[in-house]
Amino acid sequence: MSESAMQDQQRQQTSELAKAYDPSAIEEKWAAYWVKEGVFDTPEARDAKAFVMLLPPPNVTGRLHMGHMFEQTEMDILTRWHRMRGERALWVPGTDHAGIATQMMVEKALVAEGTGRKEVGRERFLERVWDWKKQYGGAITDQMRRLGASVDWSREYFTMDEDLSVAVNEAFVRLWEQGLIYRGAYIVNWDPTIQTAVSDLEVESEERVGKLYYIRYPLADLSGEYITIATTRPETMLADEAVAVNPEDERYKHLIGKMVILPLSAPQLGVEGNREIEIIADDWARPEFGTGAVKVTPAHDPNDFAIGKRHNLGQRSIFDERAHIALPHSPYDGLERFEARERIVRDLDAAGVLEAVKDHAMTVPVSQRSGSVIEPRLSDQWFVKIQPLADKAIAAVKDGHIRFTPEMYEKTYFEWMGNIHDWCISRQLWWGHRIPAWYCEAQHITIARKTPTVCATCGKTGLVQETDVLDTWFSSGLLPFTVFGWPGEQERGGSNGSTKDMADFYPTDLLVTGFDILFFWVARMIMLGTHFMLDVPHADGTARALKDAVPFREVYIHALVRDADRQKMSKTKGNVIDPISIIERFGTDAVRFTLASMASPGTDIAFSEERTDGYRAFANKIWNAARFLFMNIDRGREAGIAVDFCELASALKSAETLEGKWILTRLGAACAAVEKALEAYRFDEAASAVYQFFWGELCDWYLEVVKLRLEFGPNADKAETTAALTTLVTVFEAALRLLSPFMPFITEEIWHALWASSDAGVAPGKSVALTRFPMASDCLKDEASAVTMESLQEVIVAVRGLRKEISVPEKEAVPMRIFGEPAAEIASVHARVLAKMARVSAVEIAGGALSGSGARSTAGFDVQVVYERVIDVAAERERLTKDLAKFEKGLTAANRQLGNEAFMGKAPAHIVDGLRKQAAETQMLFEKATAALAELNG
RNA sequence: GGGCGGUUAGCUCAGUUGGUUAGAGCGCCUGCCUUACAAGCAGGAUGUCGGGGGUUCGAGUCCCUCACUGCCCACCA
Repeated sequence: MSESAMQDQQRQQTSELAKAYDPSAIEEKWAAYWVKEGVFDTPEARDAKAFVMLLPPPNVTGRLHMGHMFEQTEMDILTRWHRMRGERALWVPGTDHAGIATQMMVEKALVAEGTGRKEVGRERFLERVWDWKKQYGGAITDQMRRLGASVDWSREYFTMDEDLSVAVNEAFVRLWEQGLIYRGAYIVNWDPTIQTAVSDLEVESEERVGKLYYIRYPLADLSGEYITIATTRPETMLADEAVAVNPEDERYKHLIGKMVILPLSAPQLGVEGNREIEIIADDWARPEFGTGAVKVTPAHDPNDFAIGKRHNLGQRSIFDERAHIALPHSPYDGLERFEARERIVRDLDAAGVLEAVKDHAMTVPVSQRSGSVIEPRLSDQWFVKIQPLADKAIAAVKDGHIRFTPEMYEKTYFEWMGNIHDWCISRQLWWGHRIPAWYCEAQHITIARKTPTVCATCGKTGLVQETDVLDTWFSSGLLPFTVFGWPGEQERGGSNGSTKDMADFYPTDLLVTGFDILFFWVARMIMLGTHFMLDVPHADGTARALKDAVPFREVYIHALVRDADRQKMSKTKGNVIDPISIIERFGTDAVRFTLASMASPGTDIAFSEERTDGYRAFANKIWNAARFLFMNIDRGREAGIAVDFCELASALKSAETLEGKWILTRLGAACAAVEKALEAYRFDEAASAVYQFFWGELCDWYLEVVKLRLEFGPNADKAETTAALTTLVTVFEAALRLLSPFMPFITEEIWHALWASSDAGVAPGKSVALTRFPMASDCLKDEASAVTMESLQEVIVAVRGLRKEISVPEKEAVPMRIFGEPAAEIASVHARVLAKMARVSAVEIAGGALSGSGARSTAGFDVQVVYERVIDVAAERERLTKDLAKFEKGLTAANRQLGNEAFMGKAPAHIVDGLRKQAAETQMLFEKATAALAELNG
């Protein structure tokens, strides 16, 4: 290694940062470091308060999208913040086996290989899924690592893990034993593509214009009379069991109880003679719809199913699991349902019984997963009797044991819980938790924790296990306690079922998620959590109340991330923004900060690249401010001036200079603002407070002013320089800690570099993320200095404005005059600052009000820039006229108020005082502007 | 058919229990390569707070109403 290369490396290890901010150069390094060093593994310290969150487990098939990144950014900010506040922060990561999605994916691969799921068989297929999972299942968690999510990787789970599967079985068995699970033949939402039942939640409705077909059903008495029914689904008529009319419908009263002949029935069904069905009376038939007569098809429509139950109708079924007609002797046999519809309509027309076809706006149920139209299907399924669970879940929120933010979601939650239907939990899939039920030859059901050998009812052997698996949400609904070891010792014959982790971490503190899974997941966790955990006593053996049975104490529902045009991101629209590619362009920190800053409640996020670019500039600003800091530390070292890093904490409490006292005070205010914002999940406000402090105060003002004190030459006042450098380092170090939950990478990099430049040469810990979060109480609070500094800033801003107005060349230093205390005094005391910040060559305190060329008045002082250049009279006149109008308007409004007896009588004193003061100031400005204008006009 | 949001600067959004003359970022205009940063610095312009009505001393903020817009829920052939 050459000497210069060695020096380079040396510098790298100490304080030097690369010239340009390049996120890619630092982010992957720290992401890997955090994982390797186990920085975010939960500490054992039992005395600290815990802060626990569960990561909503992404699908194992998933790739990270902006929504994940947004959600994880929010969770990470909160976790890092709580951790830095000294809490025992635990953020549990994991992935979901995602039954349908994963099965579909592997099935697709098999099809591509020229085979299929059914061809390879259940066992081989599951092997393939596991292989797939091993190979690709880590994609999304790898992406999470890249984001720097501060989860405890040592606790990572997968919903199909052995222990979680045992817990799922246990939950199922208990619900069965408690009579809360039943099996039966009901109409369910059937997805004919995936060929499984799905729950109500997995069905979406789509507006479509369909047709309403009017079909004549002739009376069986051969009177020639007929009844016309209207239907949107003529193909299901082959399974009709009745025609229903409203009992109050005068048109049809005389027909009730009579039989009609089902058109197309005899030959098509291969039955001798025509099939006859009865005209029945049922309230469900609405006289105003269609013809008022409706065909009843119990096996293919949930409403008809209910009617069938009421009237003891048959349950003839005509579709197979693919929704193809399955009538062996019919000409329609094997036809797909929509094809069958066309054929049947044509045949009805030919038979002369098709009275009319009208357009009809309708909503069709569509499977969320496959996009296929849902076929209501009568089949044997497993259900959870949900009402008893819902009751507890409602109580948990009503009694305030779970709090929603934003609050309005409580209403949505109650609404849904109050109208809940039993939950169909069986899926005709292979990938998932297989239902622990076995059937004997006589179809008796045996439910068991472990594979039984004999039937619980008849004692016979030769049991066959249920082939259905459980809804994926059944297992994820149990996660808040199964990840902590439920059912614990009880399962192994122990005492009370609680575990150490449960005692430490249950209930979790917070759930951060999107409203799209409010019912799927959040509601189910609440139902299952309150149900099962109520039975698990506390570690000390005392019974658990509802308050501690809840899976989490708070739910924060975040907004949705949309594209820049507010469109929902979707693959079909092709507007999906890949977070990784955005990260590669702008850096993770910038993207995180963007998401946080846009996370205002109740409003979806329109993700904007311009905005992200702005926050990349912020990161760059931080980077360069750090370079400025290091440059001065180096200059100090060469001049024998060093900062005592051991004294940083106490240095936050005091400073020598005005700007030093001011910046410490402002830092404290920023800390307080961030704290308050994060407590209310106002990530946008927190981000803006941090941004404003760092850029608008620290960089724009403090760094510029402190340059005056950083003299390292031989004649410099070493004490002054040391003090200034100490405050600079102190504020900067605290700012890094303040920023770190939002921008973990850049702050980690700079924080290590900063400590590397200290005498110790190393950081006092593994990570800035393990340091203390700065608090307002850590910082000096000197309001008097803050007010003085603000006056000085006002003078500087006024002078800068004036210079521009009268076109003083940028580089030229000119004298100024000022009138009005205390600003004048402050200006003359801090003339050096004025010289630096506003290029003022001399400060003269004037004996009276200032007006005319190059002068400006503010409420507190008059200031004039002395420069011999003819001002632009027209522009000046315009400005003054405009000001005047503004003052006049304000004055009129203020005086109207002050002259209003009702206002004076009823408004609180501080409002009246404030208004008076303001009116007086405006009056003064008004007079000054009037005078100036008069002078201008000669 | 029910329910819930949103409408504030050209754009994206803040705006605490009603309280002094409504803010930020981006963009725009002008001038600056001032040795941390041109991914920067300084200065500047910009609003009938969706329309209408009401309550109040006082309304962007509360109430009513209309319009537009987004979302959720719903078994209607």
